Amino acid sequence: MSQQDDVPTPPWERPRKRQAPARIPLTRERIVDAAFVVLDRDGFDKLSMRQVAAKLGVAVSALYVHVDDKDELLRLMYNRMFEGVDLPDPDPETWQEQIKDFARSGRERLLRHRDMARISMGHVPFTGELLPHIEKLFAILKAGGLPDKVMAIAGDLLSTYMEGFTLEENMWRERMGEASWQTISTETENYFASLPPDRFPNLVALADLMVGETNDYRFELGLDIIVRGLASYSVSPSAPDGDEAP
Amino acid sequence: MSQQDDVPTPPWERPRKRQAPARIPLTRERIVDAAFVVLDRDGFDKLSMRQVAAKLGVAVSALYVHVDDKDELLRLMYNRMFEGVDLPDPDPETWQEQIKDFARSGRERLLRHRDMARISMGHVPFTGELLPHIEKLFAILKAGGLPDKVMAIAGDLLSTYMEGFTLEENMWRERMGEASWQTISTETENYFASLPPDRFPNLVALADLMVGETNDYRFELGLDIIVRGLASYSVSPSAPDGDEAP
DNA sequence: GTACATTGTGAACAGTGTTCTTTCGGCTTT
DNA sequence: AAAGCCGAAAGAACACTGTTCACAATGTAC
Repeated sequence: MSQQDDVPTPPWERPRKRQAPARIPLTRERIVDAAFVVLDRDGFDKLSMRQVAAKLGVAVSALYVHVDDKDELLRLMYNRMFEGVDLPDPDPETWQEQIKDFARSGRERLLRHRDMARISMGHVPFTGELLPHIEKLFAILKAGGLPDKVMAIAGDLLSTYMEGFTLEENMWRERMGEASWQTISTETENYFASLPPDRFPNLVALADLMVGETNDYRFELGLDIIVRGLASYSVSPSAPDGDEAP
Repeated sequence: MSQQDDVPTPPWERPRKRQAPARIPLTRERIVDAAFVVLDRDGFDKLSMRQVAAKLGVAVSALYVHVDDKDELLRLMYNRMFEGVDLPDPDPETWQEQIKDFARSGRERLLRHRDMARISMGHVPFTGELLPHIEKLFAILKAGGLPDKVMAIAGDLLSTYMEGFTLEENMWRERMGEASWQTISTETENYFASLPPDRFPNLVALADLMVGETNDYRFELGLDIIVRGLASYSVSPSAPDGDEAP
C-alpha cells in the first residue's frame, strides 16, 4: 500500500532532473479513467465518489481537489465521449448518409460504456467542446439544402432519437441482467402474442416485429424515417435521390 | 404534532356511528398525491421518501407498508400520467393530425408536473396500464397505411422525441431557475451570435432560430418532420395530402 | 534549510433508501 | 361488553451517499 519504506533511488537512476513520478499524481484524466472503470463494472447507480476513490487507492476528499462536484465528474465523462469524433466535410450528394453516420457513431459511442446513455441524457448538450461538431452537422444539413428553421431543430431531433433509443436499449439489458438477451426477447414476444387478440389485434400482430428484429435494424429504420422527413423539407434540386417514396 | 392530550370527544359530538374518519387511512393514492406535491415543490432531486412521509405527517416506514420501493412509487407516478388519456378512433383522412395530437398531449402531460420528464425517461414503456394506448396508436398508424415494420418502430420514435424534447425543455428551466426565461434565451442567443464567425458560421447564423423561437413552435416542427418521414412510407393512396414537399 | 503552497488524509455532517422491532388502533370473536 | 387479534404506524438503526473541514505530508521555491 505505502511505498515509503523504499530506499531513496540513487541519483544515477534518476533519468533527467527530478524523480520519475514515483507516486503517480492524481489528475482529472486519471479520475475520469477510474470513474469509467467503476461505471462499467458496477453501473451508474453504484457510481459513487467513494468507489472512484477506492479504485484509485485514495481518500474521497482527494478527488475534490481536482473536481468540483460529482456533476463536474459526470460532465467530464460526457465530454470524453466526443474525443476523436471527426465528421466528414459536407457533400451535397451524400448528405443523408452523412447524417446517418453521425447518428450511428453517436449510438456506438453511447454503447461503448455501460449506462453511458443515462449520463448523456440530462446534460444540456452545449458544452463548449462539442460546438465544432454541431457546427459541422449544420454544414452537412445546409449542404442538403435544408431551410434554416429545419436545421435549427434537426440537431435536437437527431440527438434526441439517438440518445433515447440507446437509453431504451440499455434499460432492457440492465433491468434483466441475468437472463440472456435471447430469453428476454422471446419471452417478451410471447407476452405480446398472448394478449387477447380482440382487444389488442395490432399488438398481437406486431409482436415479432417489435422485439424480434435486431436493435441495429430498428435503429436504422427510425433513422431513415427521420432523414426522410428532413429531406422532405429540402429545397435543393437533388434532394430525392431515387428511392424516395411518393 | 401529537393529539393524544385532547380530551376524548363527547359522545353527542360523534355524528353517526363511530367517528368521522379522524385519521385518514394511508393509501397508495394518497402517497402518490403527496409525492407529486413534493415533486412540484422541490424537484426530482429532492423527492425523497422522507419528504413524502413528512408531507403526510407520517413516519417513513409507514410508506413501505403500501409501497415496495421508491422505484414502485415512481412507477405509480408514471402510470398516473396516463389516466384519462383518450385517443380518437382511427381516421384514415386525418391520421397525421391524430398522431401529432398524441405527441402533443403527451408533452402536455409531461409538462404538467415539474421534472416529470425525468421520471418518464428511464422507464421501460410497457407497463400494462398503457397497452391500450399503444394499441390505439397502432390502429391510427395502420389507418395511415403504414407498413408493419414502420408501425413497430413509430411508437418508439414518437415517444422518444416527445420525452427527449420535454426533458430538454425541463432542463433549461431547471438549470437556471432564478433568471427569467427571457433573460436566459437572449443570453444564450448572444452567446451563439458572439462565436467567431469564421469557425462557426452556421451557429452564428442560426443563433436566433435555435433559441429565439417558441418551444411550442420548435416542438411542432420536429413533430412535422417525423410525421412526414412516416408518411413517406405510407402505401395508402391518400397519403400525401397536398402539402407534401417533393 | 526554511517557508510555502499544493495535495492527500481522516473524521464528521447532513442526507438518502430500507429494514427491524415495538407499539398502537380498530375490528372481530366470544 | 370484554378479549383477542392482526394489520398498520412509529421509532430506531444500518449502510450508504455527496460534501466539507481541520490537519498532516509532500514536494517546490527561495
